[in-house]
Amino acid sequence: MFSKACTYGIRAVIYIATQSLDGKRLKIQDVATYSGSPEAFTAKILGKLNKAEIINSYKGPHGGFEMDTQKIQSTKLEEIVYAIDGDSIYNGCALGLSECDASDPCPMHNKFFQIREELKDMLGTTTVFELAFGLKSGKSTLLR
Amino acid sequence: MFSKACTYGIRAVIYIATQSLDGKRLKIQDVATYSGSPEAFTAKILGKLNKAEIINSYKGPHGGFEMDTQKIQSTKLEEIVYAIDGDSIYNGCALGLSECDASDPCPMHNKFFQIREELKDMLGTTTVFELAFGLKSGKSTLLR
DNA sequence: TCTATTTAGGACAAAATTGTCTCGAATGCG
DNA sequence: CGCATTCGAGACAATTTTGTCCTAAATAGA
Repeated sequence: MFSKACTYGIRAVIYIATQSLDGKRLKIQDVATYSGSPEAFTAKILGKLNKAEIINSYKGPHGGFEMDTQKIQSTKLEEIVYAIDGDSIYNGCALGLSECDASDPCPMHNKFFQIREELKDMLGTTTVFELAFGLKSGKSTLLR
Repeated sequence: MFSKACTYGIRAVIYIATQSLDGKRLKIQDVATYSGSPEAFTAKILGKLNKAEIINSYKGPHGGFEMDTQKIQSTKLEEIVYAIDGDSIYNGCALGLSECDASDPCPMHNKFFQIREELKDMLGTTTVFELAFGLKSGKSTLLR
C-alpha cells in the first residue's frame, strides 16, 4: 500500500508530534529508536519532510526535529504521503495502465473507484494530531 | 497497491478469459501482446497461475493457455492476488508493524480497518467473468 | 520415430527500493 | 575563535522486484 519509506515517515511524524506536544525536540537517533526505523534511512526521510515544511529541523547542539502545535493540528496524512511517495496513491490505475479514467477505464476501474475514494477521504481528513493523541494516550503503539 | 507482477497476472487472466469464452487457446506471446505485459515475465506469472489451478496450460503444438468456463465464473480476484502476491494485502499493517490488531493497534489501525475491509470484500466478490465480460463488450480496455 | 511447437524452470541481468557511511555545513557555547 | 554537536547530502552497498535468456520437457502430427 505505502512504501516502506512512507511508513517510516508517518511513524516518525507521529512520534515527533507526541514529543513536540511536550515541548521536546528530538535527535534523529531518538526518532529512529522510538519509531522503530533504521536511523540513516530515517534521516533521509526527515529531510524530505523538512523540505515539505511538515516538520522543522535545527542543526547544532540542542538541535533536532520538532513540529509546531499548529502544524500538528493542521497536517493531514495526505501531505506526508505526498511528500514521500508522490501522488501514486491517487492517480495510479489498479491494473497499472498509464491512463485510466471513467471515460476509458480498465476492467477494474469501477470496482476500485469507491475504495480509492475512501482512501483519499481518510488520508485527507486524518490529522497528525489525532494519531499522535492516540499514541500519547496509550491507545496505540509504534513498536512491534 | 498491487505489485506489478500482480497487475500483469490479473490482466493476463482477464484476457485469457475473454478468449476462452470464444473457445480460443492462447500462446504466451499473444497473452503478453494483448494484455500489454512483457512476454518472459508474463510467462513466469502464468506458471504460478497454472500451479494455482486458475488457468490451464498445454505444451506442444496448438498448446497454450485457457480457462474453463466454470473457472471463469467462479474465480474471484482474491485468488489471483493470493497466487501472486500472497496474503500481504490482507495481513499487512498500514504502518508496517509486524503485528497490529484491534487489541494492540498502530495509530492508523482503526482508520485503515474499514478501507481494508472494503478491499477484501471487493476482491472476494468480483469474478473474472464480470471483468472479462466488461472487456469483451468494449466497456473497458487493457491497453493504454 | 522425427520434427516443429509450445510451456517450464532455472540462471542471469537490470532496475528500483531500501539502507549505510562519510564528510561538510551550520550552530550554540565556553 | 575553537570545539563539540547535530543535521544535510551525496556516494556507495545490499536487497527486492522486475525482467530476459537459454535449455529441457512435453506433445501433436507427419
